[in-house]
Amino acid sequence: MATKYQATLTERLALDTYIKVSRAANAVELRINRHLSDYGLTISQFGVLEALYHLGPLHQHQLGEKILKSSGNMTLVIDNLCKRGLVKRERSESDRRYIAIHLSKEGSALMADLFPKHVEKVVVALSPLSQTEQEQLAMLCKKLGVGQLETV
Amino acid sequence: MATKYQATLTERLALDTYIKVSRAANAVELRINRHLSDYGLTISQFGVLEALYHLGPLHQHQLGEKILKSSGNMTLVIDNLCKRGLVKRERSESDRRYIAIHLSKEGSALMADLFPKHVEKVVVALSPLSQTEQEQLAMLCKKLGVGQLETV
DNA sequence: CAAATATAGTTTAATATTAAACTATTAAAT
DNA sequence: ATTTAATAGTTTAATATTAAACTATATTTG
Repeated sequence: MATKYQATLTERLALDTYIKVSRAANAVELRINRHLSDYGLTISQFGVLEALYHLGPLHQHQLGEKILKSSGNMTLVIDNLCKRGLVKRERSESDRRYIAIHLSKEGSALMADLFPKHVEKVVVALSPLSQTEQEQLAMLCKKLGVGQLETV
Repeated sequence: MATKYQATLTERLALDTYIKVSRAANAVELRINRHLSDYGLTISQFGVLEALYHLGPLHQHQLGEKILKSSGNMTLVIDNLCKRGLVKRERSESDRRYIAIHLSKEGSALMADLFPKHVEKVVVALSPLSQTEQEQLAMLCKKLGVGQLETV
């Protein structure tokens, strides 16, 4: 018989909400990103390409901040994208600490083909919710996400 | 200049919602689980211990389903927990395909100490939202999560 | 001007994670 | 009773991920 924690109502609600948010985010992300393997891409590789596709060249630190990964991980993910010929590294001449990451021609072509399909997957994955519900969910998640910086 | 995808309103809303859900879930999870390193645990290790703490012994396949990880990953995560002496494997005598995973005494003691702290972190992380907002978020995420099984 | 500090990116070690192929065992079909 | 199919768990290869320590470069401080 497992020892069970006796949670208060506030605690039970917070735990329940947290679990449901985590599971929904996980299920949606796996669903949307399942087709990336058709392009031989992982989720993080796609995240890098997507950021460069929308924002233009970024240096590695900025990319890490955008897709919420450590600098060590960014090195490996970008290494692998370079090997694929999808991105290029270019060290800044004015400040040699910085390396700008550019989409290559192949990378741009791949994203031009892939991104509309990604959008389609996102629309289908979110379709269990009405437009109003999606707006509500976005608002609540924004509030929750922003709140992680303030409540110390 | 990056090539930009011209999204419709429906597409923009879905993308926006998806990004906010992912980021909020990620931020909350990192925030809540930051203290696990004090116990020398990773997020998946904690997930296994938590499932066993609440539900009693489970076999590996069930654990994988509970915390949404592949069977190959479960083998490694459980291997590492066994090394720590926190769980034990026990092969079923009636069906030798099955291996039940049990919390050890050390595992139970650790969870008895850790879980209340985890709950505290969850309550704080969710506190930017009112009780009504948490209920709303839970409802929307349940609908969204369940919907990933139906919309093929 | 030199020393101290800060920042960008890399490397290392450890763990996580997947898909696919595999072994072992049990159940179902013939 | 034998063959086929299904299930549990392991192994392999590849990639992801982190924290911490490191190198290289630039900025700030005294």
